[in-house]
Amino acid sequence: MNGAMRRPLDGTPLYRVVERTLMERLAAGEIKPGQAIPPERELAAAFSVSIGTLRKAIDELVEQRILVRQQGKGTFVASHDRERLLFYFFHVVPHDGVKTYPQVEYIQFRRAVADAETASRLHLSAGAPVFAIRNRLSLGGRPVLIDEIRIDVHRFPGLTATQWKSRPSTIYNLYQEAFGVTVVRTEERLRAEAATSEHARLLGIEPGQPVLTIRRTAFDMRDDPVELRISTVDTTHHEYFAELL
Amino acid sequence: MNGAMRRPLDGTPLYRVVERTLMERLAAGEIKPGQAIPPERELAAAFSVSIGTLRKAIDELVEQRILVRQQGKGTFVASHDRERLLFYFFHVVPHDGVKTYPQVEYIQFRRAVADAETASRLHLSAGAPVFAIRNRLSLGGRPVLIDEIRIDVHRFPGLTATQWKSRPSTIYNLYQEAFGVTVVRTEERLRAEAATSEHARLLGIEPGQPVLTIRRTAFDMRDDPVELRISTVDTTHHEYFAELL
DNA sequence: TAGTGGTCTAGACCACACA
DNA sequence: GTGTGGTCTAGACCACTAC
Repeated sequence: MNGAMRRPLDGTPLYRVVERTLMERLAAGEIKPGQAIPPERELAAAFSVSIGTLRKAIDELVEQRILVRQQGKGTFVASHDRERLLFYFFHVVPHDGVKTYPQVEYIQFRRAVADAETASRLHLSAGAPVFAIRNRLSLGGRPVLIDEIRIDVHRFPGLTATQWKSRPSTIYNLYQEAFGVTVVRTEERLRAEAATSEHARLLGIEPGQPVLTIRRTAFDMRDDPVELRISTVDTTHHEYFAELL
Repeated sequence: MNGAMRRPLDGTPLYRVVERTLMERLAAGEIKPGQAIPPERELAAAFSVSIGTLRKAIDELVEQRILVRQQGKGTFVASHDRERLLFYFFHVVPHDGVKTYPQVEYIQFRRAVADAETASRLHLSAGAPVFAIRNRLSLGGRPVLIDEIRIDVHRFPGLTATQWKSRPSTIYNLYQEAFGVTVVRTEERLRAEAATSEHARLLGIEPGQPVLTIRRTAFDMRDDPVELRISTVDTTHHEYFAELL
């Protein structure tokens, strides 16, 4: 990794230029998730900046959870493992608040066309081809939520049901390992709705019972939307938890 | 200048010591919300640390939204104005996503005893005296949510219904200005439930209709819980929005 | 012992606000 | 112009990891 940077003539701070340059290289897949970036002293020399400036740039990427520092070992490109899923992206917990890993059950994988909501959220034209996947998640042996996932076919070329079902880790890990798509940020919109008969059947509840719906849009490093996921949650024994600063 | 002399033996970084010291002074009300703290160079000299270390301490407090920097003017203790309410603490928006200020309507103010949930969340003993307040919030002229607020009587001594109703700004601003209680962080737990007949009446909907409930616990600078608020939301035209990193 | 990130210094200079 | 926060330097030394 050398220090070729485009230094804008406007007042952009040097550390931001370094940050953007590093980020673009990571987004381009120059260093894979789990691998270490070059040491700080080396990067500082390559970019011809002081160690303080270089560290400030890396601070920003650590803040965005794109990089992870480990003292004495190095700085690594963040990887989507089970730990990260539970900690940052899965917000459904039992009423007593103890987080546990969900068991995921595959229900359906098909090609479809984007409806209005999907097209709007994923910045596609209406009727664009998408993959439509349905999963059921259980916590403590009890079915708790149904996921309806929509992703752009062109962003995940050649994805198959087999590949989906046989993924070794989390869904976001599959996106990252197989397609170089790293989810770094999500937006979630929640409503209370009456359960449809189909969702009621899958969740083992009565049709019309109140359920929580979570509409999540997931964004990659370049802040492009990559996934729309509508989760329908039975909140009889579980709830959605958010900590807000 | 030997900074190591001021350093605790347990290896706590100097900037954390400075941060905690500053924070305690702010929590004690030494500088009021809206007022400026001393300039960085002055603070650095007072603490006998370099400007870089002092800035790192302030960075942390800015991150926690306890301080706000304004280039060329100074660094100020954060104040709970309408802007801050809308931006950080009010997460109910129309389906189209455009944020607007809620109109607040007073319904009830009374003394009560803490139920099990309130006592648990506010770290009180069951049956401890609390103020119980009910408000109705409207957006665009339409009633959207009912707030049930519980606060410890001992934390807000002498609070009256008149004072509550005649507050000039937001509720959190009242806590801050009149009682020195600054809310810096909240935890929210969401469920879908069926509207009670009373909530249905207040929201102008049918009893049993699905509504979103938000159980919010608010924490002060010392991370003590100061308020439990249960909001019951009609999500027919509005939704809860959260952005998660 | 060598190599990594983490802390800290003691400045210089820039950008912005205000009188 | 004066005073504020914002950026940047060129190091030194500490803490942790792995061999």
